[in-house]
Amino acid sequence: MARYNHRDIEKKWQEIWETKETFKTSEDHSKPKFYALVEFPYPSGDGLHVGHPRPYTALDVVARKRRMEGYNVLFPMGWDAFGLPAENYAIQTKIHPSVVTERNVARFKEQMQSLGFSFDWSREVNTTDPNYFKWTQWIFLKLFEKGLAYKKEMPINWCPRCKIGLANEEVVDDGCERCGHAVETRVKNQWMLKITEYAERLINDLDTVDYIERVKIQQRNWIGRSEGADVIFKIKDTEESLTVFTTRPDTLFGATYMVISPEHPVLETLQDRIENVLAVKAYQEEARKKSEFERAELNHDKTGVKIDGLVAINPVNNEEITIWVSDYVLMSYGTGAIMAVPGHDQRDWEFAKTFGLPIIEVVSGGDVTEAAYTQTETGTMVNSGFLNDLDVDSAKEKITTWLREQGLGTPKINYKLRDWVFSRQRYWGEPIPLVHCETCGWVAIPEEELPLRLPEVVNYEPTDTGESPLAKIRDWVETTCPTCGGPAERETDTMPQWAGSSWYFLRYTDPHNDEALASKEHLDYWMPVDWYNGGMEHTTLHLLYSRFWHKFLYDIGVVPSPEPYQKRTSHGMILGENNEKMSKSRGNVVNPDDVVAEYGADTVRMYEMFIGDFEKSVPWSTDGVRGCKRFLDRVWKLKDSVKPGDTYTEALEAKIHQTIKKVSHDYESLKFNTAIAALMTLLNDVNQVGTINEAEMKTFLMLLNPVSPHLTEELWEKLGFEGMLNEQSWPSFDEEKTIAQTIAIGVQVNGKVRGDVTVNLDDSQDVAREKVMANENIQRAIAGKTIVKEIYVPGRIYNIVVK
RNA sequence: GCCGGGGUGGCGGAAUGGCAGACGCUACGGACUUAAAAUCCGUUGGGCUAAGCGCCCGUGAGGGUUCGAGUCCCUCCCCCGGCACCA
Repeated sequence: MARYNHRDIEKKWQEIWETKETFKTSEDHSKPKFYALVEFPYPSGDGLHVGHPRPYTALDVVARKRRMEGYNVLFPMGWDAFGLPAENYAIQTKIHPSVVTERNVARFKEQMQSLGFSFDWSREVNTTDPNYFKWTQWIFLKLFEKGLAYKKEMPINWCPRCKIGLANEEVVDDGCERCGHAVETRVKNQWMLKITEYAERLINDLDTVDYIERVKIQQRNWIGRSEGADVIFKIKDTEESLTVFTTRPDTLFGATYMVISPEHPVLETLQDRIENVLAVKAYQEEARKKSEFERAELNHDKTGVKIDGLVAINPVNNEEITIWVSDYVLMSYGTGAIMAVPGHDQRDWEFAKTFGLPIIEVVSGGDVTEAAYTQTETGTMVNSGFLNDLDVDSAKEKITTWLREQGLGTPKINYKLRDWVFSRQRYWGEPIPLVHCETCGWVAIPEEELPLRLPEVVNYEPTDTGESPLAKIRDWVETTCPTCGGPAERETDTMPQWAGSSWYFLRYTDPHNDEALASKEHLDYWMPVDWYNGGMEHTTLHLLYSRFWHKFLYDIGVVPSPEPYQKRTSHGMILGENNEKMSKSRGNVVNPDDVVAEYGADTVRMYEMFIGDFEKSVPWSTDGVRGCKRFLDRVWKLKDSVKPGDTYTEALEAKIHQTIKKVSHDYESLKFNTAIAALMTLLNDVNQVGTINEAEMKTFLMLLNPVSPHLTEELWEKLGFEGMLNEQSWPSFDEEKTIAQTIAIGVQVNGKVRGDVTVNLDDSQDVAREKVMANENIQRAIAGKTIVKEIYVPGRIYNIVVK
């Protein structure tokens, strides 16, 4: 028989699938649905590397299995095509980003198709397509309408040499990614989205979804919910007060001074009373000049200035305490002011030591003259007036009640999560569909005018002022106000790349709809996504942003579920053969095209799944690829030894049932490597037996099909089996038949293995003992000793304890 | 510093508290061949060994629980990822 020719076979089946629309998603909404989603890529100029197919293959395996299980499967692919590389390329070459994008998309698509993924290509979406971003803009307008979009002064990263605003990921070691010049901070008025309004729901609803635990934990940490109280400290001889947020109101008696952030407004409002205004202003100026990088540096030596003329009153004991200004207090969290409890807070303790401020112990257990005592989850209150001798929990309860009664404080929850900076000073993004009118302020453009397209430009260079390149296109910028008809100017900032990816999974359900982002009928049927796999690098931002948009769309009645993704899993990275991250500069990039050409798509797919633990990073190995090719060669040869037979033979029956069970389970639980190992083991067993019959071969091909679909289809056809393999029903197993009736078990003496015996599963302990005692090695091991105890676990172990 | 995840052969990695190292790779030996590649067969954690069986050691380190621990508990070390003055 002819040898395994992967080129011809793969070409043949890819054409058949395309012609027959084999993987086209059905519009039959009476069938149970399964929506499998993988993150759509940014189509870069470099094409795919072998890391890309890992998640695609994984969910392709699941999607193919689901189809065989009778589901209507939606498994789509698209392009997250706005973004910086195409724009930077345009600046250099003057080629329009859309031209480059189109070229890159074509290449990506060809590469993906050569791997035989069962995507429904008729549902392809592209975030840069006006018919797509029309709805991105529409969602933004809804957010604006509901007051969830607002403008605010926010710092951007600015490279003075390139005269360009940089995204955080373009800042490398505090310098510009392109020229290396030090990055400065510039303040710009930017569009913000109020994701913080959804913080509580974004945390709570994690309990309703099936995400791998590390993803949930990262999301919770990112949102950073903390419970505590706002407490009011009066400022002596004024009507003003300072409100602080604290998670430990029980330590109020230990608050010996206060600290406010350099940006705190009270420095303005009470300026007249401050005796050392110059020193304070100088400190504010110093803090302002520090870059984000400097403030985030590990060097946290405490600096600060005491504010002369302002004195606060500790509400629990009416003691007068000093007020300081220091940059270790952030204006962006809580109230921008803190009560300092140096006895039990590391930062406050360092500050108190630096400036010689009093330190009081209020939770017993440590020595606060030596270090802050922070093991204060439990403990007993001391030096705390009416809280003395209470444990921490009761003290918290008592003080909270007391504060409320006195009108000095209220329970409060704070989040680390900040609102989403939604503006980019860039060309290649969705235009923000708003105009600014002198009389009416910011006004939405009418929905009928969507999509608001990007103007054609010749120069993509940003302006000297940090405005988007769009600002220079005056005939685009200048427009009329939709409300009053007067002169108005368009917003020239564009949306971040996160925008288009925050809802793309909705568009797949109904990608050609002109009336809505997707019809209610399609959304009702397909949402939520049943299984979404993506990289850990998208765990915080993309996942959170898209959950936020989805909840908003749910609130305004557009989508049927409060959460977009029912299940989320994550894959590990594929490294170069040298164990380093794959990159052009390291010269270790493996191009899937080369591997497909030499070994075939089925081999590449199999190796991608066999390479190791799906959730971990792993180096690529060309030798490993060869091993998978050898396996498929052996599978190919199997066709020559297939004998007739429509039931499993006794020799293989148990093994087949075991393999169906293991493979079915492992494909569902990200253990593709062990599923393939089980198939390899089965093949080794078949080769031991010497023959395989038709029933066994069919099952084997069905189990292998999701991983290596071309070869298995070809063999199915060659062997004259009925229909197409992808139309078969997933094989089932009989639990009872997975259990072999005779089994070799280990025999231990005092926990050490001294031999093994073959027993029947239903042997009583007496029968088993007889076999054990007949074993020479065991006899030798227990000779002259007294048997104290015998443990028999059927099918597992026989352990004899001797003295 | 805090929060996760890990540490098992030469390598990638397997192991519901029950024979550690499945499966694959590499390496070595053999068959086939004029020869090589490919393929097939065998060996492949370390050590001891009378070469027969067998014995000892071994899952980052040290303790513990258990008839039995890679797996559970305690202490510690190291690596990877995320966050980082968040009150």
